[in-house]
Amino acid sequence: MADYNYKEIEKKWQKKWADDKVFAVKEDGKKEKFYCLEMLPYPSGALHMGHVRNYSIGDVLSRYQMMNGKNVLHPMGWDAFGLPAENAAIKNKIHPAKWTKQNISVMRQQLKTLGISYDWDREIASCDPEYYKWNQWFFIKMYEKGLAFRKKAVVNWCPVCQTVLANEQVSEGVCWRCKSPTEHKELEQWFVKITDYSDELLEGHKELTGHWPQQVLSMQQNWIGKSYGAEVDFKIFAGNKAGSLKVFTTRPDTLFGVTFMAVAPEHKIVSEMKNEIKNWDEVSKYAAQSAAKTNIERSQSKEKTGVELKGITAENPVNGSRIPIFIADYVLTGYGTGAIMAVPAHDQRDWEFAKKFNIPIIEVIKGENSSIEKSAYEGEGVLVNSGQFNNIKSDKAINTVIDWIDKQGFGKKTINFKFRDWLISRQRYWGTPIPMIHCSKCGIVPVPIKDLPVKLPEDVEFTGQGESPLKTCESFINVKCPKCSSPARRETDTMDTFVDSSWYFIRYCDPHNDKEAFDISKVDYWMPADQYIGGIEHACMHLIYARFWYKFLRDLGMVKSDEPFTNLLTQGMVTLGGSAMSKSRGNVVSPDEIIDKYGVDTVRLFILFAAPPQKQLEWSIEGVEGCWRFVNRVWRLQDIINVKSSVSAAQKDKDELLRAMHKTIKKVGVDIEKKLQFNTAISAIMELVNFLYAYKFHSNDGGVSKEVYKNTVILMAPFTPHLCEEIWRNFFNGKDYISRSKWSVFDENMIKEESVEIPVQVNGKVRGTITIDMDSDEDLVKDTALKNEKIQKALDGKKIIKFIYVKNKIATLVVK
RNA sequence: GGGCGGAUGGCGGAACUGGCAGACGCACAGGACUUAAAAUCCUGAGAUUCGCAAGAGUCGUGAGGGUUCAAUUCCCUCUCCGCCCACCA
Repeated sequence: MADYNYKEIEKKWQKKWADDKVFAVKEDGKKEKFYCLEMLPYPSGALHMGHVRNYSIGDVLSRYQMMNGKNVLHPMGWDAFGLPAENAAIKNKIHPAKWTKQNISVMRQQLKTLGISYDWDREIASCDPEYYKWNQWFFIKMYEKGLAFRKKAVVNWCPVCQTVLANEQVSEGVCWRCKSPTEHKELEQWFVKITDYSDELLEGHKELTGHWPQQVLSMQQNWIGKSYGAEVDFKIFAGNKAGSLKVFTTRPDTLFGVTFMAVAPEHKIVSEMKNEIKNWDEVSKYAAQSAAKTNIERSQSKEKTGVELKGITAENPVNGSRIPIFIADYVLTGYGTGAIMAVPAHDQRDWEFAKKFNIPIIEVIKGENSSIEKSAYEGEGVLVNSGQFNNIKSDKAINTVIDWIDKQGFGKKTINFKFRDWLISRQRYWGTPIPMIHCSKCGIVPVPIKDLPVKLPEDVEFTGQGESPLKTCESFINVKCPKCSSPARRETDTMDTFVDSSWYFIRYCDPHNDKEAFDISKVDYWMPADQYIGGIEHACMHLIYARFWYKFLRDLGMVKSDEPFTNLLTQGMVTLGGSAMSKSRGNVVSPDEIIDKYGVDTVRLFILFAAPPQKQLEWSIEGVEGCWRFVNRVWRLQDIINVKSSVSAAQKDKDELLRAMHKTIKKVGVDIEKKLQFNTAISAIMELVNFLYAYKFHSNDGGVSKEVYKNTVILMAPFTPHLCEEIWRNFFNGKDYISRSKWSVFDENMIKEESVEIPVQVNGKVRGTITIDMDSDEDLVKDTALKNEKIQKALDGKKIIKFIYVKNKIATLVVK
């Protein structure tokens, strides 16, 4: 028989699947639903192996569930807004919309050659006004609920290009285009008050435990960063003027060791105390220098820097001692209060700072063998030099000190989060326009719902110079105030693209609705998504934003569950030579080429077989070759199964083959559904195929081997759908598509073995094996073991101290 | 610096809840088929020692220690690698 002709066969079935809309679905209350969701791609121009992996994994699960009778929703779309389109516009003089649409059509074609079971009728692109209209609608709802608000925030600014830069457009402090040093600039921007949901986002993890990778839950927990501690007020004195400085600390037990304070250069006390600060020139110079640095530069500086605020001092409330105050850029504005109480003996950063500025270091926690000579001691211990708290253990002291602070009235117990509000403003063109209007009389006014969507104007220029193209587009900016009709200006910021990806999976449930974002009853049928699949790099941002958005929709009464994704699978990277495939490394393998050479079934099989989905996958062309051989091995069984044998099969031979088949059916089901471990499912199928090759009675066994082959094809269908469809329809005369046919069932009785071979250990070493009846009792096993010649030899007349038997597994003799 | 993962033959990987480490595949070697090669089919194989062989022994899951009759799996210490976040008080 000729090789599996993938070129013809794969194309043929892809066309039939599309023509017959095999994967189109509708809500059906009589059927159990399964929503399989893969992270939608950014239309960068070409599919890469990471995409192929992501979508192959999803396809296995979707097809498996279809064959198990579920009503499967499996959609695909495009995360179509974003910076690269705008960069392309500047570089190649092509409109972002045109560039994006071209890329989508190329990648859509590539996706179709993968043979994934998508319902293409549900395709969406986030740059379509029909989609982003609802981003605007949700934004207005958030605004009405006080969840969208304006606040000053820092952006990277290139003084030469006169433009705002994204973090990725700044490397080593210079603009990516003109290489001039960038600056920081404060702008009034839009935020979403995601921190209102901090606690709930943490609580929700309880529901996800066991269904999401622990890794992702831990990362989100640390990202949200809830910590318990105390807020403490320090009095400050500057000449006749007095004030106070609030700090947050997780270690109130070290309060007696505070020997100085430090504030972030941006802290408001610096400007408030301007007249009292005696070395103002020096201080303001330092503040300006810090402002010019990026956060990364600030964090990478090896040496701690700072300037003392001369003329003001603080008082340590626990002992009344006067301590100096510094501004220092190792203190962050965003966390806590932007000011710290420094305990050099027990915080390494404070220790380094104190050494440099000759500030006293007072030990207040004494651990076993602890020392503060060479570095800070950050561990636990008992309190010393701490007045009435001496000799209390530090972990206990935290609460004791907080209670005392509270009673004395200079502080209180607090909870602090690392988590920040979501800055959604972007000073860009290619994004969803924020639907707000600035009126000189009425202030900020939302665009009336009936006027949505606020469409992006098409006729703008992309120069890369100056501000966002929207700012210079007169027809866009100039509007009448919806309230008072006087001339007003449109908001020119667009939304972060994470907004688009925060609810697209809900839109898939009702993708063409032009009356509302989605029909609640349809969404109620499909959501939450049963399985979400994507890269680990989205563990924190996207997966937190999407969870937040879902909770917000729930509060609007639009969705009925609390969490959008029941199960999560984070796939590993595809690497070559140990590192991720990337253009800059020049180690990219194009899916198109490989598919052309081996067919898509082979490529899918390799990607699913070479590593478990969660782990890194090393690309190997030899591995692909191996899968190609296996595909053909399965293909050739069509001939082999009909070969006449000279001997006829005994019942024992047939039973043995059938037992192997039932075992395989069971294992493949468990591996796909419960373990999401496709590599072992595939190797089990390989073993069954090897068995069929070793079996000698093919056409002389009353159809048993044919039955086994048929089930093999069914088990393989989720992995290599084209190959299996062809064999199913042609060789087995399947009436319907294989994806609509029934998954194999196994018979537990067929799997049971009557006897089992178990190893016998003597003092931990295997010295022989015995064959016993399944579930034999312990005494019998012991007798059998002791009668064994090899075991007797190993025992060598020694005394048996102990006999341990693990049922049907192993027997151990401990002797002396 | 912090957080989260990981380390098993020449390579990718397997191993239920602590129970025969190395399934399956790749690469390799040998054989069959062939005029020959490719393809295909079959067989072999962790390392090491003894043995002509059948076989027998020892070592072996990053390193070192511990618990256990038994550890890739549990505990402690350390090394290296990857990913994410960057001085989080």
